[in-house]
Amino acid sequence: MKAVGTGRGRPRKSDPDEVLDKAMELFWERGFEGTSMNDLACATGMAKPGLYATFGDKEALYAKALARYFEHNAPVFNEIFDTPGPLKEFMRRYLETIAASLNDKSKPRGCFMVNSMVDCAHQPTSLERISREQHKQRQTAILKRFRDAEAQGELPADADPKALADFFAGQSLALGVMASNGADKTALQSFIDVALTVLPR
Amino acid sequence: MKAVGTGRGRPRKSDPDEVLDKAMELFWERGFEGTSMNDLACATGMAKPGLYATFGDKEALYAKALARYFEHNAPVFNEIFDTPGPLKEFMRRYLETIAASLNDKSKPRGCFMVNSMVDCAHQPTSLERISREQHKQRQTAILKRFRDAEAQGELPADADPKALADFFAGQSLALGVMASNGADKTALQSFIDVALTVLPR
DNA sequence: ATATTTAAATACCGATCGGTAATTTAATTC
DNA sequence: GAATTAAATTACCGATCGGTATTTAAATAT
Repeated sequence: MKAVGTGRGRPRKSDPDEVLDKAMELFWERGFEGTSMNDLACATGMAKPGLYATFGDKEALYAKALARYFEHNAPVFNEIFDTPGPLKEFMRRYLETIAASLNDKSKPRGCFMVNSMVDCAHQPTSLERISREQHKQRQTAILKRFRDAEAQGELPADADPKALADFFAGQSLALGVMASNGADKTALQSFIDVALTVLPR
Repeated sequence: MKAVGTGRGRPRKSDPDEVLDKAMELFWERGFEGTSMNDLACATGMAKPGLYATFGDKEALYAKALARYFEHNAPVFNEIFDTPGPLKEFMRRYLETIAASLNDKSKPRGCFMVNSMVDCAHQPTSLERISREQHKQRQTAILKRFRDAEAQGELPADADPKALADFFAGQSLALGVMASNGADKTALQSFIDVALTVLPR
């Protein structure tokens, strides 16, 4: 077991994790085409050759920044899914947690995943795949929760778990766009309150 | 009254309206930063000096392309609002018309307004204002329809017209992002069916 | 101390960016 | 048939783009 940070050559000036976090914020704020490698070098403190050596080209850096975004969000999502309770309370926590994250003034506006869905839809590369699959994962995770609720008799007999799950996954997309456009806390909360009325009780 | 097309100098090679339509599609598909003036000149058939002389700089051209998008959509929206009928049927027509437009394979994916909201949110210019105000107008138009319905006793006493109107305006944002990500016809329809369950009947 | 390894720093590459000056072509007016 | 007007065309501008070769600095290993 060696001590960390004791390499053979010149020590790193910047922590790659911190650099990636800053790159994430910049891509999140300005999009793929709107962010230049010079911008990234300036904002992260790591010069361009360092960025290329550490993360690869611009596309690879964007992909890693997006993955980092999902990593940051994963724990809070996991906690929501692990918390027992009625289906409607679960769905409320799910959407309100997203809204709270969207209202965080210390982060760029909107949702990086939603931005990426729109931003990378035209990209010749496969960057669009990343956010698309993340959204599908969320749909699937919500669906599982709805199937459980159905098995517990929490849903009416005529309810369609798949349709409901996709509907609520879609609500998070709307929240992201609304937040990008400066919607305030109360607007998002009111939106969530209405969306939840599709569920009984 | 003079005949159109008889100017004093060399006649135009391209119809500015057609050029603007093509520019609209390109911006819609690739976003503001993702579309270069060279791309536009190539796609529209009007060379760069012609574009600048006719429409102004890139921002002005984008603004006019976005305005053109709204002009194209205005008639169908007006028809929906002018058609009498129950509130729920109105709302269904509203969302299904948007979905039909999003499923039009002859046009770029997604909704130009939604794309613009996300794409221009970081722009130093005021381009974001345009789509933001368009969305507000839609919210207001829907709200008016809901207030009418409330006056007609179509809504429960505890219903909140403003919240409901904003909710349904928000559904169109979700539809736009979903369509950008390749959601098919049935997915959008299923989404709409669930959304409409927030209304009675 | 010297060699070696690793990363930072600087400078630079061809291509493309938004935008424009200068020139040529095609119509009308006199 | 000039003179005039307006648009197309070509070429070009400095700046910035994504990406890299080269040099310099800072650590370890012998």
